[in-house]
Amino acid sequence: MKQSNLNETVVDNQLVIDKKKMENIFSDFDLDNPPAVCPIRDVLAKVLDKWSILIVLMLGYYEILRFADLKKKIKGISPKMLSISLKHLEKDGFIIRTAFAEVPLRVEYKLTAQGESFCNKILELSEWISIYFPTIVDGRNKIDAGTKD
Amino acid sequence: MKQSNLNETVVDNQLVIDKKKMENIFSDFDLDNPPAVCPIRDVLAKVLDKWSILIVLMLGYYEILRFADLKKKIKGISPKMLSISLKHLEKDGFIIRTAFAEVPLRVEYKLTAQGESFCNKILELSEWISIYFPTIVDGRNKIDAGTKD
DNA sequence: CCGTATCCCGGAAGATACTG
DNA sequence: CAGTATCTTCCGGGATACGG
Repeated sequence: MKQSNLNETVVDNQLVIDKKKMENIFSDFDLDNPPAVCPIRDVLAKVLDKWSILIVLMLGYYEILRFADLKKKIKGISPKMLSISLKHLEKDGFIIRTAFAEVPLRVEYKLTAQGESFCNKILELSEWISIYFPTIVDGRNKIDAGTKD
Repeated sequence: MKQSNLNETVVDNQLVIDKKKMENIFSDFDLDNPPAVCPIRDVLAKVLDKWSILIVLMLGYYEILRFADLKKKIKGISPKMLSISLKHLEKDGFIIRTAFAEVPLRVEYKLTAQGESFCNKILELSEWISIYFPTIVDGRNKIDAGTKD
């Protein structure tokens, strides 16, 4: 972890954005003229998908779940969407699919190490939201009080 | 921070999911029978939106941007979507909108403290992705090599 | 310049029936 | 049980023109 002094730019409060970090992450393209597509955003978009997040969280909690388990635990998901999401997650290395040659067929899903790591990231985000949630709701109400939608 | 021993279940590597944290965050509902809607997911979904993320990142980097600036810097966004996203972000307390009574009209957007904090969270996520990205791409190729689509 | 209103289309995703 | 195939619906969101 290089700690060079590239960041001597004022840090008068701890909330300042780490622009150096930003430039490192997005070093591939010019921030003033960013490309329409970016691999990081691509991965982000797929994995921040509504269903994918839930699947990851569920597997994070229960460790091993079968197709039917997931379908039951994730309210409202159709077999189609569950199947597609699982394929994406597997393809990108977040989960492992294990099929057992039994009758009736049995298939188990679990997180990979990468998946667990990501799950913890999601948890951090959720934690962040839960901390700010009162403020957010409060602000919404203030605005609602003033304007009509 | 309750550290009850509900989690005596093995911790043989540091990537294990913090289920206690999970239960705290989602304490509102039964994980075995989660509701279809959840306030945290609601906020998450809105703010993890493709355009919202980009707006937050841009404002994190440039600090102050006008409507036209954002439209120019965020490739492909329509005025409609930009407007909607900005409204959401403002309503949820991530950005501040300041209008100056000039002609021609001038409006500036900047992050709130909450917005900056969130921006850093997004940066962490991006950093995570950029770290795992090679692994992800590698895995994809392996799978592609075996199966067609 | 800062947006809103309108029209319109493609693709995301639900429901369901079916197969290995 | 674990998915796939199909059909259809719906609405997110792009393009554009206009109003304040």
